[in-house]
Amino acid sequence: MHEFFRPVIHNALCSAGITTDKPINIEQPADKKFGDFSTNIALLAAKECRRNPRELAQTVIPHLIFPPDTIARIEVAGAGFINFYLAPLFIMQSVEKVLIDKDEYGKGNIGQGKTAIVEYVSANPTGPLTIGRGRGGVLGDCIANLFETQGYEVTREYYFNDAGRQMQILGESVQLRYLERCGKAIEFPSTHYQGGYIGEIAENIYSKQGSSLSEYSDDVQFFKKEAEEIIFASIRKTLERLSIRHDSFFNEHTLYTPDETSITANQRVIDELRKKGFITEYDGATWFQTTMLGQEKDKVLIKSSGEPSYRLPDIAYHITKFERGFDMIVNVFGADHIDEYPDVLEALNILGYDTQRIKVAINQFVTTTVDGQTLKMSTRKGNADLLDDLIDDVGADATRLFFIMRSKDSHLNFDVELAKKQSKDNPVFYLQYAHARICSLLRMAQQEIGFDPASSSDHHLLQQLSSPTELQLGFALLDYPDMIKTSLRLLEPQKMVEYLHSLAELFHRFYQECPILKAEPDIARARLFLSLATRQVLRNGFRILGVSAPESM
RNA sequence: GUGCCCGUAGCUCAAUGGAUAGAGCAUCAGCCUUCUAAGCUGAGGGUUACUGGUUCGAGUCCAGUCGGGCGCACCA
Repeated sequence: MHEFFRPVIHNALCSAGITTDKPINIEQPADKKFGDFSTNIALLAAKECRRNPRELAQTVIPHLIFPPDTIARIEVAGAGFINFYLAPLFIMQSVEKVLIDKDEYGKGNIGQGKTAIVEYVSANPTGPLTIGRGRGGVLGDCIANLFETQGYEVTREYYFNDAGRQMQILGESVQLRYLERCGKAIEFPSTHYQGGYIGEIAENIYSKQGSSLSEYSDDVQFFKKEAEEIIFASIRKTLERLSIRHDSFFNEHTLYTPDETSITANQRVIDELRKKGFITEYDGATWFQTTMLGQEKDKVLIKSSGEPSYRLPDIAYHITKFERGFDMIVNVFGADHIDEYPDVLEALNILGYDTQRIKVAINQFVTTTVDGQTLKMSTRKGNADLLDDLIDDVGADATRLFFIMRSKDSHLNFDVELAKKQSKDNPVFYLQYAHARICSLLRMAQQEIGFDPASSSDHHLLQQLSSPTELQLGFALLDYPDMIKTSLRLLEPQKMVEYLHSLAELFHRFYQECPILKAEPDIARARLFLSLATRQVLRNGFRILGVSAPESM
């Protein structure tokens, strides 16, 4: 709707002889009595025009030329806001658009012909997925969905490393548990992986190999490989349970592999940064001179052991995203990686890449509450924070929705009891119930009055509807495409949850206040169209969030 | 010490720099012989942690203070 208002206001300013470089903001007043939309342009422009904002607004109004039957009323209010009231007819005609566009309703084309890469999860295969990773996974998946609604061709990527030090420790951990299983006395270092799954992997190896590997060896390759396969399979299975998928798995190791000019991607980064004068060597290591950029310390790129630190392949990895030609590059990760990306961005800037294309979505941590008790997350202790356990407990829909129903910048308090509740306290049920209720209503409509709005094209009947409740519901449906755009711009699926919750609420009120099947025939049909349109928007929204839309409950 | 996030109703959380700061839960009071009551309506509940600043206007932006979280490795 912003694009509906903006040109009209722009033209009005011109023809009223008002010149301003202030942006034309279109907002939705919190209180409907201030209109469906409003603009503060008169307030912003008042100073440079040296005129009173209210008087300025009055001057503009006669020049606002809208298409017929779209705007019912325009008025100046408050300090100088111009408030717009949509015509009821226009609102209901917008609802017809939902019925025509169906699954396509709400989609846009700002990403048409463009590509985006969204990277998320990216956990190394050292253990099962934790709840914290789950939040990032769902967030990333929803963000990818949001990009797709705008026409972007999206690649969902998982970046992992099966070659580093952590994987070495994993291999050693499994080997030790295996040796223990073979009856050898071992000492298990506290630096190694404590989780019970290590023992399970060792047991699995023992059942296949017996004691044939019980001679201790420095080479843990076999154990590492076994562990990696089993763990990766389990990670993918967990993600699948949440309908989180990836198109591409990028192995960090390829960045260590020489290309046709027998040089590695990592080495190229060093060479290029050195040309720009940002590489120095001391203490036997190779450093990125971030002190030249105002940071306190330089950052190690190649350790004195000769191995790259994680920063170097990270930079090289991001270069591949540019080289692969993505127009939009989105990284989703947890707050524990907060210090990681500024260095990467600095390096990319120095190397001449357009870092404006990179967007970073950082999600804060998750705590779970059981019986009102907050549990502290710890990877080392027990498995209380395993994502699989949570899904077992509350189901995939609740897991997904709870992860994104708070702003990603907020710490998430996951109330496990609430997520299992089957009442309106539980937002999952509240939303799904609205959908199921509409499905039931439509079934009843077939039976009772023999009318199926989905197979009728008498959409114009909607124009009879004019009660405040009906108009509010209609307005919410009209607002849906803007909601998606806002949600995408902020990389914040939580906005969608809020929107859908208020949509469900408006529908429940409508259902309560307006008799549908018992109304006179044309009104009944109109209300069924409105219900069908609501169901459509709920479905479309659920699809973005990855929540199922039950036909009955 | 330092970088990032947070501090809003008893609790969990909203509020593109806008108008009287909103929902849900909990509390209290109503609504089913009638399309799913897994629902709806209403009431009470606030010095937006604190102090300054920026401006027509600040929960929002800036500075500082106080509290909480996450990082701050030649680990990823």
